[in-house]
Amino acid sequence: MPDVEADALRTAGDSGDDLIELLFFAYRDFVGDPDRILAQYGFGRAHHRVLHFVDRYPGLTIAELLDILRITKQSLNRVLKDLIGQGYITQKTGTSDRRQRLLFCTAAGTALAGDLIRVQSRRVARALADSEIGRENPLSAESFLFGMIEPEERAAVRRLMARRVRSAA
Amino acid sequence: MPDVEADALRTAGDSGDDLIELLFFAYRDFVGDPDRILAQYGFGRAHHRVLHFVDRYPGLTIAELLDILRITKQSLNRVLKDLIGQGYITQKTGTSDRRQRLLFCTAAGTALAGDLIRVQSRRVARALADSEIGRENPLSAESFLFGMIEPEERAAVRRLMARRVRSAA
DNA sequence: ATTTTATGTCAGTGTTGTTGACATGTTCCA
DNA sequence: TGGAACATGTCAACAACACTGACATAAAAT
Repeated sequence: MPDVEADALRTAGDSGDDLIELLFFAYRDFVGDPDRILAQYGFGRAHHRVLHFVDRYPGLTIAELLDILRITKQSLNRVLKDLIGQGYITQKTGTSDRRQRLLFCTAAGTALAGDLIRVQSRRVARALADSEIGRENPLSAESFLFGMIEPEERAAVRRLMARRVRSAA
Repeated sequence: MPDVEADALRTAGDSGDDLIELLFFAYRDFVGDPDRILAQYGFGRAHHRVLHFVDRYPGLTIAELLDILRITKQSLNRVLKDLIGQGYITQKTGTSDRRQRLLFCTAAGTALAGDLIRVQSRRVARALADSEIGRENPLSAESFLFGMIEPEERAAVRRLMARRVRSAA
């Protein structure tokens, strides 16, 4: 273990353990908001995750989605079929590689994804405001969470997020 | 919405949305570590959560555990029976109220809980070190996550965490 | 003495994950 | 060109973990 980490572990002490617990509580409430909305559509968290990533990264392939979600194609297909069947997501055959299915949100899909991200954004904004991280160092929360990602996976996440369509700017 | 929050939402802009996504990736890898250990014991995440909270808050009652985990007593009982049956947790009848079952970890339970918290602490320590939050403002990550908790629930979480046994100090 | 509370348990169900096997169409390569 | 590799879809069985509803017991509170 590098010195910085050992040092951080000592410095943090029990607060590191507190962080573990707070992450549980934070995540518990974080997913609670969308759950209530999704229930009205007969959808679950699995549907939410698919909808979210397809909305944010239009043209995502099945393989890419599988790599992001870390589930099997059978699990993905179940929820994807629901979302496509009910008109929230559409597929297009890939142009360069016709084996691929590129995924896109329909207008209804984008609308629902927007509703879902809105409630979560609100919670995040409140957390930033309450913790006074927002003004002082708005990126520190981001960099902390990024640091929680498995090191070998960070490049992939960075690559994905860099690909995002900047529409709200 | 209070001005500070609206302001934070604007300031954060897309970074708020990035935080949502990073929280997904962070949590995905965060629970991945313990999962590998638990699988060797034939346990799952539900067992982990129970073991963790009983280890950290010895003497917890069933009702308190239910309130923390936000699951039904039937769900809790299934995993709790496993943990008791295999000697990781024991029950004692409450002294002031003999209806209550106070939960405690056995030596084996504490050992396993320790193994689990160790791998997670390592990840948190690395995240703090990598994000350089550790030295600058070690509490900002904590306060951010605390801010993610439903406001009405924060007092309960604070009360719980204040109750912790300070043994490692 | 009755009601309420804390807990335990049985039975059935739903979502979301898994494995294994197999099918189709597309691309790539020798 | 023909076969291997790849991207995807699908069927079936199964496991973990959540849910609801109903009912039981012992202890506490009124």
